[in-house]
Amino acid sequence: MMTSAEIRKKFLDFFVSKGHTIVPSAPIVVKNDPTLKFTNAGMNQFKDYFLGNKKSPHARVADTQKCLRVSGKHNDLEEVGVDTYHHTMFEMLGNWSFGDPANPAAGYFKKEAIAWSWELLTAVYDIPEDRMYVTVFEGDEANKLPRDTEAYEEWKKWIAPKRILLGSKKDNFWEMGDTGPCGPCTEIHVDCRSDAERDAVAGATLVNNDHPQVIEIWNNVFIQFNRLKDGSLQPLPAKHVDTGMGLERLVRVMQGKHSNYDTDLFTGTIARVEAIVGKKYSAGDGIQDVAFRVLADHLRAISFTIADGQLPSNTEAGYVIRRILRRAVRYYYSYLDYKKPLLFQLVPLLAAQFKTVFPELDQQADFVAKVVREEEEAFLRTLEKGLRRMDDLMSALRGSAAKLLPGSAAFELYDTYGFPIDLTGLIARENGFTVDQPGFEAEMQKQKDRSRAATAIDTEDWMVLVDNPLVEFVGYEMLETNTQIVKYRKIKAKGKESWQLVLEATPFYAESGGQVGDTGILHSNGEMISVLDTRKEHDLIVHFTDKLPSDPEAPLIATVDRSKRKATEVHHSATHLLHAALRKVLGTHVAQKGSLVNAGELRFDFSHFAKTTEEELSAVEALVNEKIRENIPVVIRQMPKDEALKLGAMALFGEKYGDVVRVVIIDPDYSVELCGGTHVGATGELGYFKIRHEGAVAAGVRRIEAVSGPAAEAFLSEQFIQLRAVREALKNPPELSRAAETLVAENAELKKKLEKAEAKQLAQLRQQLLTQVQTVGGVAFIGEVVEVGSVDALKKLCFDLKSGLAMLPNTPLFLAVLAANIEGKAAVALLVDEQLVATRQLEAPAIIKQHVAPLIKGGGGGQKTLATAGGQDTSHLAEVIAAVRNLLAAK
RNA sequence: GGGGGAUUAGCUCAGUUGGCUAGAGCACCUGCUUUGCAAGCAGGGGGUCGUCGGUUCGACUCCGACAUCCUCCA
Repeated sequence: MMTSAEIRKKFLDFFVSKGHTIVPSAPIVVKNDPTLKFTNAGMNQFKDYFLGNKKSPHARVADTQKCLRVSGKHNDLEEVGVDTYHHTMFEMLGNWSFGDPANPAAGYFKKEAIAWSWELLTAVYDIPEDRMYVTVFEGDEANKLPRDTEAYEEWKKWIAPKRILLGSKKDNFWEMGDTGPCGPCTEIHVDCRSDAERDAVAGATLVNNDHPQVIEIWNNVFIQFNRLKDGSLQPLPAKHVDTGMGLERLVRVMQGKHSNYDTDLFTGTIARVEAIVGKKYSAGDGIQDVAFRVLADHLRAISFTIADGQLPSNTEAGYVIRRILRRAVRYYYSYLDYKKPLLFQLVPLLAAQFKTVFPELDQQADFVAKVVREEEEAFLRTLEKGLRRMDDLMSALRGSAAKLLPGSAAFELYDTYGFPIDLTGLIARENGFTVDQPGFEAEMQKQKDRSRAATAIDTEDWMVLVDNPLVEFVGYEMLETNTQIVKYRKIKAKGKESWQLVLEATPFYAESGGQVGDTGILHSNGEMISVLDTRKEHDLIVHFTDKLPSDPEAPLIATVDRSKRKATEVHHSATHLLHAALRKVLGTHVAQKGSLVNAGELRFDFSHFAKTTEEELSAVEALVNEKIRENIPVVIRQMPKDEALKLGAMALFGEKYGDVVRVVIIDPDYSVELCGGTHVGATGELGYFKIRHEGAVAAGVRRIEAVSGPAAEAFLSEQFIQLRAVREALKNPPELSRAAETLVAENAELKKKLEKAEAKQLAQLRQQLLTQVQTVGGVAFIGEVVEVGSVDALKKLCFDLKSGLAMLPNTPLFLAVLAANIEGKAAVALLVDEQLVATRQLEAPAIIKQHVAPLIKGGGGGQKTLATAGGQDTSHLAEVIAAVRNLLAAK
C-alpha cells in the first residue's frame, strides 16, 4: 500500500516528467485580496495569470497547495468531523497550463490534460477503470453555453462511453465570479463501494449525489471564455488549464479506506489523542468519534495557519482560526472529558509528519505550540466563567415551572461571555432545563442584521475608460506624474458616497507590507481632488477619493503628499534596521510577525519567547543608531528569488510564487530583505532612532513601537520639556528621581498625620457633645451646629456618637442630629437608635427628606439609622436642629 | 467596522432605586497558639473605585468621551 507521502510524490514526479515546474505552496493566509481571507483552492496564487494582469514565467506548473475552507455551500465548519470526508484544511494537488497565444506549444489544453489524468490514475496509481466515471459539461441554452464535445471526444479515447456522464452548469461549468475568465470542467469520480453494493445499484446513478463512497477526486477546468457584464461569452486568446485533486480523498481511495480519517494522514494524530485522553476511536458516528475527527482535522488547520503567520485574534482571518481552535476545545472538553490544553501537545507530531512537504511548520513548531497552548488556556478560562454564570442563571430560574432557559439568556452567554450554545444546551439538559433555541436564533439573527447594516457597502460596476491599459506604479522614482483615469467606480457605505479610481501610471504607493497607502492630490482642469487612501486589490492600485473629476477622461497630475511619504519612508527603513538589529542582539529565531509603518511611528511584532530586557533594548537602539551614523546607502535591486535567498534575504510570509523579487539591501552584511516598500536613499536620513515601548501582543510575540527622523526628534523634545517641568517643580534637585520618591513618601506621611490630628479633634468634639445630652420625649438627644472640615468628618462624628450614647446610664434610646456649614454648603447628619426606628417609626432617611432637606434647599438619604443631607442654604442650620427636636418631642 | 460586557486592595471578586464610616476570601505584616499534611486564634498595613468631563447638596453607583481587556457578529 502506498503511503500518503509516496502518493503525493508520485503526483509531482509525474508532472515533472510532463515538463512541469514544481512550485511551493502559497501561504494559506491571503494578502491583497479583499474577496478572500484564505487560500481556498490551488488556483488562488495564479489568479493574476488568469485575469491577464500578469504573465507567468512558466507555462506548465504543478504543486500541492495548502487550502482552508470553513464556509460556503459545500463546507460548513459545524459539519466537519461529523462526516468522514470534509476538512477545514486540505491539500490540493494541481497541474496548470498558462496559455500564451504567442507561444502555443509551451502550454497544453484538453487533449493532454485528459490523457495525463487518465495515465496517472490508471498506470501510476492503478485505480481500476471499472470504478471510475467522468463527467463532461452538457451545455446550457439559457446561458448560451455550448456542450463540451471536445472533452467528450478526448475521453472516448480512454474510457467506455457509458462511463462518461453529462453534467449541468452547476457541476461542470466553473466561474471565478459574475464576470471574468470561465470555462467548462470535467470531473473524475471513483466508486469505492463493495462489489455487492456495486452490483445492486449502478454507480453512475450515484455520481454527484453526495454519496459518501462515490466521490469526486479530480476536477480539470478548461478556461476558454471571458464573461462580460452583459452575460455574453468571448473566446479567450489565451486558454488555460486549472486542475485540483484533493490529496486526502485520493489517499483514501488508494489505501482502500472508507473514511479519510482512516488514512495515514490522520491515524497518527488520532492514536496520539487516544493515548492522551485514554479513550478509543472506533470510526463510528457517535459523538465521541466525531470529537476525535474534529481534533485530527482542526489541528492541521490551526497549526499550518499559525505557521504561515496568522495569529488567532478577534477580527477577520485571526477570528476564523480562533473559532476553529475553540470548536476543537469544545469537543475534547465536552465529549472526551479532557479539561486541559490538548491540541498543543499534538503539534510536534504533526510538524514531524509534514517536515519535508511543508517545512515551515517544523521550523516554528515551538512557537506554534506555544501560541496554541495560550489560546487553549484562554478559552478554558472563558468556559469556566461561563459555567459560573450558567449556575447563577439556573439557580435564579430553579423555582420556575417551565425550566426553560430564555433565548436571550442563552444568547447573552454566547455573545458576551463566549460560551458556546451547544455547551449551554448540554449543561441545561444535565440540570433538567431546556434552552429556548428559537429565541436564541432570533437574537442571533438580530445581531447579524445589525452588523450587516453597519457594514453594508454598495459597490457599483467599474466604468472602464481605457481598455488594456499599461497600469504602472512609478512611485519608487517620482512623487508626481501626468496620467489619466483608466477606470473608476462609486462606493456607498453608511450613506456616504466615495469613489475608487485606477490610474494609468501612479506615484501613489498602495498599502502593503505594513507601509500605509499614500495620500495626496489629483489636479484635473483646475480641480483638486484629495486622495484619502491608496490600497491594493490583487495587483491593481486603487485610489480612494471623495469625489470624481467633472470630466473623468481629462488628463490628471497626480501628486503624492511629500512630507508624509518621506516620514513614512524613514520609518520603513528604520524597521529594516530594527529587524536586523533584533536578530543580531536576540538571535536568528526572531521572525517578523507583523509590521505597521506610517508617518508618525513604526510598530514591529516579532517572535521571541522572553521579555526583552532593558539592556537588550539599549543594545538594539545603539546598533540601529550606529548604522544610521554610518550613512549606509540603501540599495534596491530586482533579482530572482533564489539569488535573493542566497544573499541571505529574510523571506517573509506573504510571498507567493513568482521568480523576480525586489530586494532592499542596507549593507549586504547587515540587512537584506524582500520588500516592496519605499525607502530613504541612505540611512543618515533617519537622523535618530528611539524605542518608545516594548510589550507582548500574544504568546511568544513581542511588539516594539519606535520612532525615527522628525518623529523621534519631536518625541525626545517633548520628553525633555516634561522632564524640565518636573525638575523645576521640584526646585532643581541634584537627584531628580530620589527627590520625587521622597516627596511622595513625605506626602503620604503628612496625610496620615493630618488624618490623625483630625481624628483627635473629632474625638474631642465628640466628648464635648456627649456632655450636652438632653432628654427629649424620653430619648437622649444631641442637636448641635458644629464646625468640621468635610461631609465625611461630620458623618463620622455623628456615627461615633452612637457608642457614647449607648453607654449612657438609664437612657436606652437616643437620637443625634448635627449640622455644619462646609465650604458654603449645608450638611446635616442624623443618627437614630435602632429601637427607636422599630418602635416609633422614626426612620432617618424619612426625617432627612421630609423635615431637613426643605430647610437647606437640598436632598438627602441613607440607612434607617444613619442618614445625611446636603443643601445650598446654610442660613437655617439652627432651625434644622430645632425641627428635629420638635419632631422627637411630638412623637 | 457594528453590538454586548468588564475595569473596586498584591490576587479572585461582592457592592441591590445615588447617601451603609468602601467590603469578603486568599496573600502580606505583628502577636499568640501549635513539633505534622492547604493549620488555628487575635490584631494590623494596603484603595486616585481605569482616565477625563458632566448631572447632583452628595457619584464606586447616573450620563458622555477616551483607554485597556474579554466576547459575538460582519
